[in-house]
Amino acid sequence: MTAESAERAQQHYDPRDVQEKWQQRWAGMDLFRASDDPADQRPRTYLLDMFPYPSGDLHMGHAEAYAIADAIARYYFHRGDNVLHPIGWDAFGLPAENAAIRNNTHPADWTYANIETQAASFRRYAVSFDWSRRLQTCDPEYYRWNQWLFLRFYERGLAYRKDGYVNWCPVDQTVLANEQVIAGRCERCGSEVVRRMLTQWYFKITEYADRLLADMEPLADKWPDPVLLMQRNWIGRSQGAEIRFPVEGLQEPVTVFTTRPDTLFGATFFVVAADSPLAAEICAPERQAALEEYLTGVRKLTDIERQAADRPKTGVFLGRHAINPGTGEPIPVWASDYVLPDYGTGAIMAVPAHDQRDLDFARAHDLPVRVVVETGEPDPAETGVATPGDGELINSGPLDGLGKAEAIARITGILAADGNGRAAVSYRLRDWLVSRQRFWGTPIPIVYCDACGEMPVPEEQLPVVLPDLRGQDLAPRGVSPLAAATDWVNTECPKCGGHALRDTDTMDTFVDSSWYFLRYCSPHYTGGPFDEAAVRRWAPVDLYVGGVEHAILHLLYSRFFVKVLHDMGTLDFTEPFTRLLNQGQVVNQGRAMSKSLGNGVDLGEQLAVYGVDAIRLTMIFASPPEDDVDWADVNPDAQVKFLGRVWRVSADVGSAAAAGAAEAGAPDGGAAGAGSAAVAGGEGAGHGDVALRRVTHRTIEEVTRLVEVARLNVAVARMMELVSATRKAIDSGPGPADPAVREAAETLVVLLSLFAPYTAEECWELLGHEPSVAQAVWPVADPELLVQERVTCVVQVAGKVRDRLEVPPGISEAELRELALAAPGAVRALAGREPQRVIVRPPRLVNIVPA
RNA sequence: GCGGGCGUGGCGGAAUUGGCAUACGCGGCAGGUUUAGGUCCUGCUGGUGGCAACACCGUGGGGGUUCGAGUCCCCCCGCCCGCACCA
Repeated sequence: MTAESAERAQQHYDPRDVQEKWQQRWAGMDLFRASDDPADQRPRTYLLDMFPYPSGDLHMGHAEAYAIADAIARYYFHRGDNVLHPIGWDAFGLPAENAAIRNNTHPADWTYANIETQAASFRRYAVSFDWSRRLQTCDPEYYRWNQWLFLRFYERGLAYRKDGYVNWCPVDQTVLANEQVIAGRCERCGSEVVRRMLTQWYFKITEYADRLLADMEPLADKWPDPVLLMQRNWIGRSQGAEIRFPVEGLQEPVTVFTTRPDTLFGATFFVVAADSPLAAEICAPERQAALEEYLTGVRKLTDIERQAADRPKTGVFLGRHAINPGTGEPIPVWASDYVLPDYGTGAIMAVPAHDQRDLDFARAHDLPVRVVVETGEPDPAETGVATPGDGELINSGPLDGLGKAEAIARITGILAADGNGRAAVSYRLRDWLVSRQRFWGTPIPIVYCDACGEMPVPEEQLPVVLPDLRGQDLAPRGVSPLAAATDWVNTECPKCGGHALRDTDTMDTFVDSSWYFLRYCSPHYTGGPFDEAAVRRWAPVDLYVGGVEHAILHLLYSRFFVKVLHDMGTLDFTEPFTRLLNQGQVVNQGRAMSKSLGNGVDLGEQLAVYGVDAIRLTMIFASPPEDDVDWADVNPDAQVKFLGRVWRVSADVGSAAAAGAAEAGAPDGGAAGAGSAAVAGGEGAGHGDVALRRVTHRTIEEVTRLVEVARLNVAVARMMELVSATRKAIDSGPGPADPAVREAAETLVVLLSLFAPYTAEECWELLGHEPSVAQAVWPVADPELLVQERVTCVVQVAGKVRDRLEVPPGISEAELRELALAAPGAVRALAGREPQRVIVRPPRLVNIVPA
């Protein structure tokens, strides 16, 4: 250790000390602005973090997500790409409204105040955003395009209104989309959802079900498997058949959907959804009272009760029979709540022998069970266990003797020929209910004219701006607060000029987030939601980073929007996000942080204690990006220490250069002043200690690879190894003035700048460079330095390591075999036995199998 | 119930995708520097036996494929996630 570094070792580097200085210096530098210049030939990269909801200040979860995305964004900046890395706020939503009621203010007050807080925190957190593209979805300049898009959907028949049972949250006093009901509870407040009949707006996402499914194919390696699987399951494509059953008293047959048309001959009764119009229609007059009574009981149930797994199957006989088109037999028609009104056709053929639900119902109501597939399992009528498996068809007329697949094909053909049915596909996916009875959202741009009826608001009248409501005006009362704003609600019909009323609902906020990534391409564009040329330039998003909680909702809706916009001819691609990265959560003691558990960790406090760089590094180093980070298991002090080691290396190299310059009266060769200095490599001889150079260049190679595949925790580990090697070279090797040591330090600092921008910038300056290190060129590994001189070859005997050899990497098989057989450890382990077989895998391994 | 994922030291995690298990870090133990503590620098640190060289065991458990398995296949156990009467 030199005297100087011994002295420096006494200094303790505190990463917090340099934050203020660099934050100010960077403020004037505009380092991360994306260029829209068409002449700009750099490769373009669009990197996006899921935009935050402004619920308060940034929290630990944001700190992890943005540390990950920022590291990757900074990497592309260093590579010389024209990078689009924007930020905005998902600013509409219920919490703002609740805060406004509580504080007797306008939701905008709370929203914009929180946005400013978060914006300041993002700057302190040193995220490489292009701030010129900032957007907020609650700005009229933004939400007018929600309305514009709604009208385009409307024109195309993709936005429509219908009556239906909807999920109603009694606490938030609003309708919820299917996707927002989690296990029968409101996604937001957790209260039990009830069913309610309302007239609401829907987006016809089901029309895109097949494409949403098919277009996942090319995403296979680019999106996490669980997300693709969840989407696939959510869409829930089922292949089967529609079969028409004539029903007593009805002119038209009633169609059912089934995935098992082969079991038609076993259909011994028929069930319709009790709360569908069909039930009332079929019901015989003398049974109407019974049906009413049953329905009253059913409607009292919450979804939680309805979905209880082991709930007995209830129902009511409707006094009518249907004709099984297979057997020609009359079968009784029942109504039950186990048949869903909004899946398939709301009616089923019940095959109790081969469907557990139908069997449960049959046993509860004493209905016949007829086995039509011989599966080899015991009789369902006796065991109470249905046999859904494959087998030989029996009791099935023309299907007898066939297997399941053949029987399905045969019966589908017969039904089609007779006009009694056809092959069909059904989806679990329902249309997207977009109406919300809340204030802080985008008004639906529809008016209802006394004379003309439902009328879209003309484009030139957009945006339909929210009225100025605040405080108690916003209190939930079962209808939208907008209904109380009479001046706003009463309007003119755009067609006849007569009296009309505005739609008083607002749009689901997921509409806002379904296209914001397109808006970033031209955030100030006034001719439409986005400038098509700008979108062609940037979109689709190359890498999208966000939590897995959006695996279905947001991502499915965005995919849908992009397909619709594609069909409208405004986009030339059909998928919004080329690659998706789901980062894990930050938890504490194994559990999600929450107020009720009292295990919350405050990001601001963590930053105050350890500084931005150490927290960012802690997030990155703790685990792979997609895994959770348990804050109870990490120690940011370790990262403070690591940052100090990098700083001391940089300081040692920097002051050695200064001393050398003073002595020689000339600047040190490596200390190029420009911010864009090329770091590694260079020409000619005399680059210093080769061993260290090998470490440096191997580190460049590995870190580059690791960042590209987002294995950021390992990338940091490799950098730590380079620090140790450089430290050793300074203390007990060629010393701080060696060019290889400078090369190592400069490399290290550029790599580090992805994760710890403040410390990296400070070190860059210590090394004699102008800011900003963010503009330094990413180092390139010299292939010659990646080739090792000697590699360790493992010599195994019977699969166990018995010796090691240092060999040249190009060693021949024969030569290595010879060396291995002579290796002392191998000779000892063989103990005189003859090798029966020798597996040689040069240059890494030899396995000797003794006789 | 259906679908999927994951189990590696005291802890977080690594392992070029079938080839040295435990990189890197935390924690622990020791040494150096220091008036001392902290800082800083260095070394050791899976288990058992042994003074040691070394041997045996070892990636949730059991079996299999292979010259060779943390990695592939089958069964079981445990934890986590998604869906949940979708016909």
